[in-house]
Amino acid sequence: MAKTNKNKDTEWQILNAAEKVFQKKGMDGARMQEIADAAGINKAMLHYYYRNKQLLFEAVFTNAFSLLAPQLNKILNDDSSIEEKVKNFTHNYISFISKHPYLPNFIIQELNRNPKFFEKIQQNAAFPTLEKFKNQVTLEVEKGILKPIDGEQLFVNIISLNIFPFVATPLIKGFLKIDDKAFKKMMEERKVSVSEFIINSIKK
Amino acid sequence: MAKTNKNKDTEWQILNAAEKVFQKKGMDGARMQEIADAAGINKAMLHYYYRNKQLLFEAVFTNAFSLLAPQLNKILNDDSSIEEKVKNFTHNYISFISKHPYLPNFIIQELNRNPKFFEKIQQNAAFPTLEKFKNQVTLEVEKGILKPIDGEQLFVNIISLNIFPFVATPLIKGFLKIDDKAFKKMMEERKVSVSEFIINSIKK
DNA sequence: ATCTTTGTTAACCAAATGGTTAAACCATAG
DNA sequence: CTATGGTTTAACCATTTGGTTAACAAAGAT
Repeated sequence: MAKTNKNKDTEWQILNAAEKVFQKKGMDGARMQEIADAAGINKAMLHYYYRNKQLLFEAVFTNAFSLLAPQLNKILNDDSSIEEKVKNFTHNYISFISKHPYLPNFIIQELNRNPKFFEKIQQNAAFPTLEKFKNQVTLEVEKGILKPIDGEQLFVNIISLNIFPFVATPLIKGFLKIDDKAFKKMMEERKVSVSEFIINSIKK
Repeated sequence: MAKTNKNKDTEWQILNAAEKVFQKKGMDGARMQEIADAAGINKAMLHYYYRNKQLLFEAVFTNAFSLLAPQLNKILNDDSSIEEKVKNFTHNYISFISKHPYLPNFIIQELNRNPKFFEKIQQNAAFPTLEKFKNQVTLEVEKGILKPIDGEQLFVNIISLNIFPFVATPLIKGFLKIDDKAFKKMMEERKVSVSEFIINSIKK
């Protein structure tokens, strides 16, 4: 194996292991030793490649966020109607998160812990902007396609309905007294149910 | 001051300080010394009254949850119509959380960290049950008051719309590019906007 | 072949942290 | 007044944890 491949390989292995551990335990709960074990390498390697815990964490965090951002951009900046956007986003987003269930909670939690992280993210490419979406809502309201509603409020409603169940999974499982299987089934149903719920509310 | 009052007083001071620190930093991020400082007492006192970090944390956690539970019970188990419940709950809940903004995130986060906490909570009094609410939804759908919708899905929608913005405050502030003042204003508007959004969607 | 650079490890270190202890403090019952 | 019991503190301790170091291995470069 070539030199370049070798170090890229361990670097990637570390990032992968760090992702798992950080997303499950958070910055404070994660242990460098545990990450090293998960990566199957010596703890000193973590520092060799990423200097310290903070930098390793930031690498994981920006990486995680850059997975989510494109998903949001889809709803904000393509050319379909609001109705189509809601349908597509709800369906796609729930599918996507079902494959990465720790992602939203990880991001929200660490953003709460240190709101300054947002700045680091904002510079990143593909950072979602709301302008187009808001204009589109205003336009469709004026045209009489939609009932009067504020674009920002609608945006918050959409992401709340889609993201919250994944963030609060244990809470919802508890209240509804359902197991993991039933929860997955429910999320599957929400791909349709949520978009219907939103469309019902806003369409004239 | 009487003997009993004295120790009840420090005990309460500790719990109060612990609440602040735990809710802001979580179990892993919180430091016993920081809690002691916040309470203005010696670190050994924490152990004298609560034995260890875990037990102190649990005291805070169950205490926090028993603040939220009654709020949920209101919507689930009183005798008003679904429409009134949605209106009241949305208004009351957003008002309540605005005064305790760390609460929902704290509960969700720690429940994610250790889902077994749910069992400890369930035994507690006033634990919300969904049965009545689900039956009521079914009934109002049959009567033709509401469009067809599943009670559980509706419940998840209601709590998502109400809780999520408080859990993901930094994320929303970031996307919407608004400061704290504008955020508070937006939450104020949501007291009406969210219940309208829900009612629009479900009422025939 | 050997020299140099890069990658990897075991052993180590200092600081932080949860928890303990023994002595001091203090209200009050007798 | 003082013996007693709960309360409070400063000092201490063992362990964990992020981070370092120095030696070693591997792989090109000369």
